[in-house]
Amino acid sequence: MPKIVDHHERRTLIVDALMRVAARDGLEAVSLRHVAAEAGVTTGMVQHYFRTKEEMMEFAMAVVRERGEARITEAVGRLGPAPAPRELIRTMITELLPLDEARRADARVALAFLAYAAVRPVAAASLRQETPQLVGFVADQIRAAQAAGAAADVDPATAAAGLLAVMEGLGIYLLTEQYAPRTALDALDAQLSRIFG
Amino acid sequence: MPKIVDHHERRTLIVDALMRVAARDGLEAVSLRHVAAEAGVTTGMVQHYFRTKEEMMEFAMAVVRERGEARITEAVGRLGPAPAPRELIRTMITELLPLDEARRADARVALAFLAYAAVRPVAAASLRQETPQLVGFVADQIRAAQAAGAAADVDPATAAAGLLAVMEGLGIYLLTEQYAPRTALDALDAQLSRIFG
DNA sequence: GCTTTTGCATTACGACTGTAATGTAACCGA
DNA sequence: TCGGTTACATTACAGTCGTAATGCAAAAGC
Repeated sequence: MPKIVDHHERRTLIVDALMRVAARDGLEAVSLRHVAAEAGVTTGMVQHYFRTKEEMMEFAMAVVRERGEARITEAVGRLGPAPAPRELIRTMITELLPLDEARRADARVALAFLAYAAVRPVAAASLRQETPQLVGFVADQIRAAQAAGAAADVDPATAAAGLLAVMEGLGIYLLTEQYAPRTALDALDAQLSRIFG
Repeated sequence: MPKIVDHHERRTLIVDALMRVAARDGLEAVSLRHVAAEAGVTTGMVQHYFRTKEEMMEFAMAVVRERGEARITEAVGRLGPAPAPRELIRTMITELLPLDEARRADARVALAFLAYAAVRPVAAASLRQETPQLVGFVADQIRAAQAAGAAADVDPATAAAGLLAVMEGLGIYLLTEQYAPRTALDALDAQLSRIFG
């Protein structure tokens, strides 16, 4: 094999450019030429690493998902061992909310993909896999807090579903600047207080 | 003036077709030709009633907003005079959630416009005007319930913000089929129970 | 009846799109 | 050293896009 090139690295380089374009101009501005120009490469190179545009989009969605997960595990790791459920969940959620410009950009991309997947069944399947396990995880934390006497007597599954819905909704309202960060955080903390003590 | 034609009627006819296309194939499939074909008219006619595509999109967004408001006032009207705050709000919210195919189509369009507006400041301004007054209305209802001794001692503004965030999040999860209708309604009722008695 | 305006159809244009084809240079294995 | 494969770059192509231009029929006002 000639020319040792890290395929995955090249693909993420391209997809990083894709996400910058999507965050700035929207997903409909994502064309092979725009992405290539943003990445500083030729369209031929983009074509070399992604045979079709759809393949590039799918890879981009996977990267977005992976980065979200990485962001969570990294933030949770910073909490140290055996954190309190409420702090754990609060950290998780605030980490995912678009509270600064970097995460706002990510959220714009995620929103664009959400709308993209809403009319593409195959792409939607890629999104669906993450949430159920997140709901399960949050429900488990609520259960643990309840067992320790540190949470209200609510149905864990329902409370978890509601809490993630709050997160998603706050994300939307933050992104569209309908809520100020303070408003969103107050609403989140109120929600957490209603579930935990 | 020759040929008496109701401009507004023609424009809504075209925009109805636009929304069908957007709900079925996404907003990036909305082109003058596709919309014209869906409406059964020529592109020339579309151009006659909308000088640019952006003008058509703005009108479509206004129609979506107006229909949402009309849907609310109509559902609230069905409740009769002086409804209980909790029932009033529950009716409002369930009316806006994508719980059947018709509202799912509307929600897909709304989601597409949300992503569209996220990268277009002028379009975003059009979206921003509705939510604050909705938050204010919900907060007033919570205050009224509190005065009547029928609600928990929560901050009305924060509770209202949280409740609308739940609505938005449930809408997203319902639309992407990550939550079943039952799950969403349970989460909504749990949220209402936490605010009201 | 004649003019003028409106309502709409048709066509053309330049820009952009995704994709395919082709070329070329670099490098690895033999 | 010599194929052969990989890594790109360039160009071409057919299709779609928004928009502008043009044309024409119908109807209202004079």
